[in-house]
Amino acid sequence: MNSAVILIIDDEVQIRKLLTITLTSYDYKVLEAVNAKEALTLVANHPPDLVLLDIGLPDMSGHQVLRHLREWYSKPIIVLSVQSAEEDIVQALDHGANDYLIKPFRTGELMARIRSALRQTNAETTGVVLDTGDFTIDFAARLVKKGNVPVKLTATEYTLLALMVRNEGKVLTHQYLLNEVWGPSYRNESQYLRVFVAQLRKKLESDPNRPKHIVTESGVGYRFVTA
Amino acid sequence: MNSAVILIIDDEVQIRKLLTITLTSYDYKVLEAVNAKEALTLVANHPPDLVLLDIGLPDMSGHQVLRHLREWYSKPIIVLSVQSAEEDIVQALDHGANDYLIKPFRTGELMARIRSALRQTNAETTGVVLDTGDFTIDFAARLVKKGNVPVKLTATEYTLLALMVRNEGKVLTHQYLLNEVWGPSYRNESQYLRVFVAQLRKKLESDPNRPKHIVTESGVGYRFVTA
DNA sequence: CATCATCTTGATAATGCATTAATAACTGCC
DNA sequence: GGCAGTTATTAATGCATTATCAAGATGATG
Repeated sequence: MNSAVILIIDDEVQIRKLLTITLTSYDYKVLEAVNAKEALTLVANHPPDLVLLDIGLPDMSGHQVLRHLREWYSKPIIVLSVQSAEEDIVQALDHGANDYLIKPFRTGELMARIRSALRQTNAETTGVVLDTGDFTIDFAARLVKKGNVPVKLTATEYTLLALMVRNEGKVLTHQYLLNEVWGPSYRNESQYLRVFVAQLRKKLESDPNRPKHIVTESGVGYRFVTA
Repeated sequence: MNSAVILIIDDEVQIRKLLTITLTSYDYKVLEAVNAKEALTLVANHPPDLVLLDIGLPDMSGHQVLRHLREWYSKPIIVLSVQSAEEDIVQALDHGANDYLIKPFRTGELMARIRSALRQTNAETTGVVLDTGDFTIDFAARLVKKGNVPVKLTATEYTLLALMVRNEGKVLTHQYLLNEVWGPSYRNESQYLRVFVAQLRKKLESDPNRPKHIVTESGVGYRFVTA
């Protein structure tokens, strides 16, 4: 039961094959890209939960890909490279990579580093049960309850809710929410937000017409407030 | 300008010294612990922003320290170790370490990995709160409070207020304010300013007729003063 | 390949906000 | 005090943003 989606960006077919087999056996879903161009469009349309990036690509330097990705992609990026020079490592990390592994790498270690990186994405709220007064969210169990009754949320609804709850009190702009939940190519689809916010309110708020927790900040975005 | 606090847990004095000097030169504040017991009490009493943990301690295995820490400490932990065996690395990462570096390490790389680890947690917690005496502004949350009561501001009102507060003490001309908030084609619409300044005063000043914070500079513009 | 839940899309209603105008209250100057 | 220029206040209007609803499209699953 993993279902995290991992994108492999590498031009060598053997490495892609090896990684795909390994990752699949660990129950990850795998996307593949053979060059920078393909990678960037793929990330835009199907944002993965983590990116494995080979720094030596044919059409564009991996560092450039990294910078492009980091303009809007906020999930973990692990760089794989034959370069073991310190300056390469430092440069990659400072451009936003979460980790850097030198090829050839040990698959067990890579898997552990992937687990570690994925863990951090939800680090702030794992194991915590949050009580808003009207409903509770158990992040570990990925479960939302209203009183004692479990509330059925779709994957998208939960992602959106969790994102807002993790940033409780802060205004999150439309662009930011759309980027994080749907990906960068949806940044203008504010309508999506309205629909899903309405669904969450209907399922969670005690009076959906007068929402106390998911608050509209007109012209800016939405804000989640606990009390 | 760093001021992040980093705890070094290592029993070898040379390594502590080397790390302390390096970290200090990068403007980090450094805490030191020579064994597990000392480390655990130190973390409890002065929680650092990041932990550098040597896995080979005299009194307790580093893995145990890791598990103890991770029961409640959620900030980054980077493990340093002479052990290069895959199983050691995997174990440490799966027990909650964010990164694992094999000794001897390159200091430049370690610094980059520290920056990378700190980036992930610090990105969201930069909440600057300004207190004017009568009300507070939390820029990260985009939230203004009068006492403990949130004040509802529209997008334009907030933009105008934030601009004035960021230039606290300075006189901002009508032209400048109009240009920044509404855009260059509105430079003559001083009436806009009057309307919105009045609204801000009504919402924020304790006596809107005798404004203490949003002060009129007749013929010139407006000035924001804190106390 | 049929079914189901979920996502996407468009149309329409409701709401909130910026803009505008009209009027009142200042301010400095003679 | 009276005048001219500037600033303040208030509320109505229309526009832009947001909410709601439901039908059609998509995609996962057995």
